[in-house]
Amino acid sequence: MCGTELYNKEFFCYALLMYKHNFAEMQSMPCDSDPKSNYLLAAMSDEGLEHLLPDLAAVDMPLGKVVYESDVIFNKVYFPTNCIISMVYVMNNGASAEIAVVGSEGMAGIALFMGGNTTPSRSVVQSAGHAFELKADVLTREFERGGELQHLLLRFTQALITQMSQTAVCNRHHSVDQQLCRWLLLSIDRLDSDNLSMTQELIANMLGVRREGVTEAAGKLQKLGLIHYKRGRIKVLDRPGLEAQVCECYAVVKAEYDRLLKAPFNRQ
Amino acid sequence: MCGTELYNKEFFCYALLMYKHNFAEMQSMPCDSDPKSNYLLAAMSDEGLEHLLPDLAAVDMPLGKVVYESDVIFNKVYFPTNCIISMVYVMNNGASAEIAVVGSEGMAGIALFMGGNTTPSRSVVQSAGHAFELKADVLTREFERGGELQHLLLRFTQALITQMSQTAVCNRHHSVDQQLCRWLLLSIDRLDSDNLSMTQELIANMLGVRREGVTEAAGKLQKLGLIHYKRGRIKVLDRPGLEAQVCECYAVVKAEYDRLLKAPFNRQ
DNA sequence: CTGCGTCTGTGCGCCAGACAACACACTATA
DNA sequence: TATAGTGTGTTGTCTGGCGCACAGACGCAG
Repeated sequence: MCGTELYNKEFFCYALLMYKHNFAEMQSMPCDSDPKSNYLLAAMSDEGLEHLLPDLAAVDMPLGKVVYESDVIFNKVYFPTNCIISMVYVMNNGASAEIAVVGSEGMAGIALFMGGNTTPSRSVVQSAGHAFELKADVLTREFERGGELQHLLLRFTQALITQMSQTAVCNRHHSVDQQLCRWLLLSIDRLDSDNLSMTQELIANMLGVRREGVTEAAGKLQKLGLIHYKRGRIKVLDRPGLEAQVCECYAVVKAEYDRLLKAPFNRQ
Repeated sequence: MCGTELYNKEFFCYALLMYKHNFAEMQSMPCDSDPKSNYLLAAMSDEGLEHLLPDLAAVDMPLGKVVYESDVIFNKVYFPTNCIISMVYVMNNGASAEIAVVGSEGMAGIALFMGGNTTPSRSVVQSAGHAFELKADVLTREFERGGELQHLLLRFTQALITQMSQTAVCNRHHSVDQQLCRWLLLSIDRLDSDNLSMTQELIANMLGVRREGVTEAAGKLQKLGLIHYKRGRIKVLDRPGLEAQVCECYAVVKAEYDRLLKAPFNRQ
């Protein structure tokens, strides 16, 4: 009915293609090895952070890496510094839809401290970079102590819930054009740059729409001079212009992140 | 672009209409005054529940009651026993979309212990009944003690997250027909009966689709003999039949609720 | 610099669902 | 029993997005 086995095939090629894609990025991306580059880690007191430091390991997050497979128990959590992790649900027929994205403002693996240990959705690296990896049992231990880390993580989780909710609303009511704007803005908020490495095909998979739909929407934005597009490289030229195009969903999510996490994104 | 001021007007009439509607229900619905009728309260140890009991108050939840207004700080949480509370986002233009529903398996007001205190969405009573009301500070106090209540609430929150995620996916990929099936099943799972009191108009508001769309979809289901409805009364006649029609989203959500909350819904 | 694989642009037919307008049916109340 | 209010069924038009097919454009590997 919706989606075809085409999606399936593509999704299997996914990781492979993206890895390949990624090698080009590698050398240009310095390893970000300061835990303070992640908002959650930065927001902790020195004392609190000390409990975690011995177990934090800086790791590469190559494009396409499947961080968590759906319904599979995991034993690591990730605090991105300059990568983006995307939570995606993949349907039986292979069609997919992004549920939320996490960048340097948050953490991947909330199901751990929420008590479920798994989720029906898959998490993949949408934009290559680095993250701090932490063993699950260490995080659980610190979470159970209550206090600042617990509060931070729960507030972040609520922000994430808002993002998911708004995704649902946006999927219901807004056009592909508007959703692309929202997606672009959410993405560049979570990166240090205005450049994204994403083919239209992959964006389409994230948004759960046709590739041609993305081509068309991106074409419009390019004509308006808001972005520049070239074979898997997107550069945002006019951020305020994008914000003028986007639906209210973006602003709602942004405001909640700012409110709950005290403005982790300081760029305009 | 999407929605019209019509929606707005309707939404303002909402509470009023629903209250009126509700008076007819009242006498036929016995006050459910056993805290054990709520899964979360029932799952607690006697000892744990004792901390809450003095502050739990059974309250009426009339159809259409706005439990939480968006972005407004609240000081009560609700444990439904036989009502359904719907979390709805209302857009600037008045169009709306349901994000998740909560019934006797859960609690309304999770933003409290998550640390945000408010959400951008509104919570409305979608099906009249009763709930146990608890003062916010009592819940916060008990939550902060850690232990079983905290774990229960967090697991429930994760189940709710799954519901929201799947709503997003369903909104993206599935037809109105399928979504109506999902909505009906989620609703009757949370009630003791196969009867719902909802006009097609209101269902349309929840799903964020046109009333005519619901008319059409409901007509199909009726022709198939799966439901019977008549001016605001819907009776599910063939539950397995509905389950055969519904998209995978329902099963995913159901499975997660069963897994995380140990099968709070024991009906078939 | 040539060729091939990948990415992007475009055109077409199709359909679900939005929008609009209205007829009819049920129910409560006077 | 008449009437108004509310809920439901129907019809026709229009548009956004899907599926499909293919042409062109880019860029890397040989």
